[in-house]
Amino acid sequence: TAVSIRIRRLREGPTYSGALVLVPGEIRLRHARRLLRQAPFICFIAPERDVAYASADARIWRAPSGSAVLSLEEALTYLGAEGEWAVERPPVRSTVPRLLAAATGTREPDWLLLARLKPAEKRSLDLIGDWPWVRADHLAALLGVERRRVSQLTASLEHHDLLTDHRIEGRRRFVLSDRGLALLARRDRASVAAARKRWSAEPLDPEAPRGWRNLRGGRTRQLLRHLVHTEAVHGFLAALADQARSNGSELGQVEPPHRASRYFRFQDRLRSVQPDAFGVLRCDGRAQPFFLEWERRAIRPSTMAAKLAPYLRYYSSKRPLEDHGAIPLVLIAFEDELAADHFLRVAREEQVRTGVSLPLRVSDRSALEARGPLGYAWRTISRAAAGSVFG
DNA sequence: ACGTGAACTACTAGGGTCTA
DNA sequence: TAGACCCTAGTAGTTCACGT
Repeated sequence: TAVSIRIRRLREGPTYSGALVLVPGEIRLRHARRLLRQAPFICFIAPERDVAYASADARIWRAPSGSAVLSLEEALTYLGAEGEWAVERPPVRSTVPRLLAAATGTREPDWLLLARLKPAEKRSLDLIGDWPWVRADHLAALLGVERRRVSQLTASLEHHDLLTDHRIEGRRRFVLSDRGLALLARRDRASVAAARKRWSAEPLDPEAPRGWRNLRGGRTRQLLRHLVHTEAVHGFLAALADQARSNGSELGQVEPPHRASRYFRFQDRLRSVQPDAFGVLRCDGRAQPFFLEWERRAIRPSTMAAKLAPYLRYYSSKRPLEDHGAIPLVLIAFEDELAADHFLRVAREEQVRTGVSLPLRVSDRSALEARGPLGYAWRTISRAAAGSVFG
């Protein structure tokens, strides 16, 4: 039927001096020859398959009547030499591809980034996303590389417009740009707008001087405002990573506050612990999780007790073990030794009062700086002399 | 305290060739 | 056909040196 329709169109259409007709298959070939016998023009018919496979001088073209089989050249001489060959329009792309970014000097489109970034760059991007305002030297420790390598990685990320660096209090510090935030948010299938609202490092007023008051992101503002605290937490984790590497263990996982919090039900109310960091230290096949609190504000006994309360609730349940597979330590570091002393006393009282025992380790800045997080820098409520974290 | 070019090492995946 | 071997390209990271 399809052959009939097309041949009818051929007959009823414009006047041809001749035609080459291709038909699929033997049966259609016979059918077409019968239909074209009365055609008002010369034509030759050949099966599609033969046309596709044969060369120009293969004898495959038949007239509708008669048994002669002609080659393409012979058939064309019958079709009439006068007139003009149809000229195909040269193919033109309907849409011309855009110039490559490299050619125009503009930055690459967002969707190329994930393919273009190297694994080491993505790791750096993640770390800077987790710890905004991180110092270059802390970043080096967390990544486990030399300063030259940090410079290479951040230069590349900066080139892609994914992070910005700021010189604050004499040190170079990194934050993600809005483009970097968007990249991570999209990767995590999270809201880009929400990420910007929390973590943007763009100034609210581009004219005004930079500073924590002039930041778009709520969390980045808070972290910059309390830079001493922010830096102390980074410094602790960096020192821990360094020290772990040098003694054969490994800081396997570090989570920033927004992933370190744990929510749980206690006496039918939703409660939570909100540490400054959560991490897992791996040494000789054992994994030791820990929460970190870097404490500056809990100075009075009542604020110290208030600080402790969420942890006492959390550790009164089975949740710490169920959440982590091992009981996480609660590491609490103070700016000065005296506060640590007070805290230990308050902690002892609170544990007796509530009957909950906390795997508490307490230290202070000077002890940590002198001996390091894995050194003899930690005291417990039952041990006045400083021991190691696992002691 | 930091930035960066040059030259280097180490390691890996993938491919090709040869041989028992 | 498996295995030994070699080559290449790419990535990761270091060291040194020379700046600002």
